[in-house]
Amino acid sequence: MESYNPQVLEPKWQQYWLDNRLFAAADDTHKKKMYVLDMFPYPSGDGLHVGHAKIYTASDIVARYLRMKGFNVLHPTGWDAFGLPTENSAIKLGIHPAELTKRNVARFRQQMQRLGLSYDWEREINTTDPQYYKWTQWIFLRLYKMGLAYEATVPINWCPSCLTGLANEEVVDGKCERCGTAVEQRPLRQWMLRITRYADQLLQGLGGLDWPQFIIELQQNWIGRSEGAEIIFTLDQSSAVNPQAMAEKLTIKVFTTRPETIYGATYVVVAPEHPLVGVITTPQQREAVTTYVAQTKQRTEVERTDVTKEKTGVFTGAYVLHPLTHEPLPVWVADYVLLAYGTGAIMAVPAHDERDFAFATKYNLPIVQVISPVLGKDQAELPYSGDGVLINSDQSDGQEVAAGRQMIMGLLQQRAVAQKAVIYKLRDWVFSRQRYWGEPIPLIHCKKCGVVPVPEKDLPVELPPIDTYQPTGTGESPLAAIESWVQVKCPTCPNIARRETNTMPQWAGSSWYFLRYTDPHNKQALAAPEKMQWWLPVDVYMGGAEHAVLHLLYARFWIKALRDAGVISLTEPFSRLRSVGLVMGEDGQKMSKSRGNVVNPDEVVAQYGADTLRLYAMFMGPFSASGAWNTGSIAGVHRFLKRVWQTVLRLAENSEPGPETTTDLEVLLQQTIKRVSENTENFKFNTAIAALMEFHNFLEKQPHVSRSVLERFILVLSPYAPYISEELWQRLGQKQSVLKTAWPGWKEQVLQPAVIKLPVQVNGKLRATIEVAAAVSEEHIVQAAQQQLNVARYLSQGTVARVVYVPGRLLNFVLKE
RNA sequence: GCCCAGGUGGCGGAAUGGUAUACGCUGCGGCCUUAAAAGCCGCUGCCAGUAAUGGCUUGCGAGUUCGAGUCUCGCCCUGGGCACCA
Repeated sequence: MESYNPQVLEPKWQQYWLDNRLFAAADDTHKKKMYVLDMFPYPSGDGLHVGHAKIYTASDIVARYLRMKGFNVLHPTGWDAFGLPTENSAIKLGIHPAELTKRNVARFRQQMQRLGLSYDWEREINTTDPQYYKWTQWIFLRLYKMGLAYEATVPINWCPSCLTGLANEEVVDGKCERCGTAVEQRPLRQWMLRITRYADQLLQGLGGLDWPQFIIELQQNWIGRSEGAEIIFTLDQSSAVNPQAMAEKLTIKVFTTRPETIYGATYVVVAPEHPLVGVITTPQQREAVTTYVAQTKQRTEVERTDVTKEKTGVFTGAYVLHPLTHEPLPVWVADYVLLAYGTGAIMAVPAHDERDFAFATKYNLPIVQVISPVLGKDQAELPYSGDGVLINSDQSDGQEVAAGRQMIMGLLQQRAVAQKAVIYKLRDWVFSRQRYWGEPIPLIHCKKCGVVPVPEKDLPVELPPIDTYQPTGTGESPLAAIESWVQVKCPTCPNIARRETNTMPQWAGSSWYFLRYTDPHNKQALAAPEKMQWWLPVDVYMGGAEHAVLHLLYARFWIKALRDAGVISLTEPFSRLRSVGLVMGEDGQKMSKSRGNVVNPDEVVAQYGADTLRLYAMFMGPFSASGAWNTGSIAGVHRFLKRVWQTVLRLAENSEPGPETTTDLEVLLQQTIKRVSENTENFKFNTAIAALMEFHNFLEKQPHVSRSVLERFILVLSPYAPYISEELWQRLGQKQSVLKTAWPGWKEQVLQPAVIKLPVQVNGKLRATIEVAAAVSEEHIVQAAQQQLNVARYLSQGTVARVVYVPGRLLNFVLKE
């Protein structure tokens, strides 16, 4: 018999599928639509990774399955090709990034096609294509006109190795997410996106999504909503502050989530960068404060926010008045208060806050307990942050925390010194990069007119094709050096103006690409509204958890902004999200070139074929779990395919077309169809494959079977191992591709076997298994069970107190004590 | 410190509160072969036993239940995330 040879049959079918456009999605309104998407790859110079193979195989299986189930499936891909790695290796190799991108894309596309991924290649997009980034720029201008993009000179995260600014989301443990270099703070003119305006919507929107819980919580934490109050403390007139400041009746506004503890506030702290520091500091303290602030500036972000380090601070010499008791409270400067969060100032309640407690202890500041765990038992170990009743709080004494909060807030609001406030950890998005390989920000700076958007008709603003695109490190993009490109006529006056030379971050192109797939060649709009209306939202989105707060948050933000701009009518882009677990090296470590544990998918395909790689990637374990690559197990799934090949070809010779009969084989087949269907829908690809293996183990023992059994087996195998399935399908005499064939069904009544095996327990321990007709009565079953020798032996040791019978499942005799 | 996920054979893992260890890998024995590879057949959680069978077993300890890997409570460990966020 001809042996299984994937190296011959796989390229043949790959060509067939492409030639016959079997993956192309039609804008067909008769069938129900399904938009199945995976996070498009960054075409790096390393080529496809087995991690790509895992995620793309999974979404491919879902897409193939849904097509056979009769859905109109949109399953596209493309290239997220702007960004630093390409630019860096372009510099190293002396090849232009555009050219390098072209090469990398060609390699990726070839590798992905070889895996049999059923993408609609006619919808392929590339974020670096001017026809694509024209619309990225167009969206930016929309955001700009909505007031969502603004220019600011702010201290930003600067990577001294990548020589560019970074968004907060790109800084991990104070280091550059990409290269691991410690990030510095640098004041730089930046374009910022006002994502904070959508903080609440981004939080609310998470509620209706079918996403992994941990990603939802990651986003919630990142947005970091806190409810509390802003309270105003007025500077004490009697404290010796410079007269000018006194005349203005200065106040310090603090933020707290626990206004009910205000009677326990014994001092106030402001951040070292707080604008009032210079104003309120007394002459006696000026030197100490100046020194402290200078020291703080020199520390890195990591040093400063190290929780384990001892707290430091210095007294300003100034006092504020407690808004209720009117007692003077000293104002300190300390770097444990952050300017960027809340108001940059706090009221310190050392009795009920760990940090304030440590600080107060160190500097001998008073500690006043105002919450008691239980009324009358005032001793609690401080700091105490739990619930209880208020004490030492004047007329609020005895109130529970929640009621006390209301009462005290009422008091403060009466005096107009407090208001409720909600604040977020989320910061605005630093959107400019000082590098070449990104979308130019389509704005023009005119001396006379100020910032002027590039007119829509002049989009795209194309990257100039230049030779020197090395980063400058000066805070200017390399584009700034290209005078011929920078100089441009102002769109609104006759003067010569200058282009914005910063480029967009890599996240720009990926924040809306899923819209473009619905209408990728549209020249008039980013996509036709009716096509977006028909295809969106993305029904199934698969990707890595590393994008939990980057891409997934940015994309949700852009969609909400575009909705407010009237461009789309979508509020959430991704209905259902599934995250893939990492594929580790055989040593259990993350794959990396330096460790030498990288598995190259090309080599696996060359040795075993793409079907084996697909099957193995799915069989490794649960899709969302990370796991180590194991060469021995690949041989196992490859063996399975070889045996399928032989079994089907052997049985094809002596099978005949025949009606379905209700034999054990038919029952098992329908069970298998059911299991594969349900497991595929639930992304449990590993158990779907186990079901296929179990069926095959039974099938291969059969001397002959009906043709229909083989056909249905191949159909349910086909999303997982499309090449071998297509070949065997043809060899069974089929003229039409498996892709065009309907998914087989099952009948519940066939799955009810006539005879069942019933476990019999005595006191919950298995003592026998009996075979009984499914329809037989409980009485008969009990009798049959009692006749089992092993059961009888245990029953004779006591009297039966109770019999538990779960129909079809088990029988349990419970004996009296 | 806080939040999330997880802990099941030698290994990857499977199990709507109902036969724990499916499926695969490894290992052992056998067949085929001059031999090896490949392939095929059988066995393979642990302990005792020739066997029938019995006992034990899902990180640890308790609880609910006729019955718990699964539910509840308390701990331990591993992985991931957040972190002077007031």
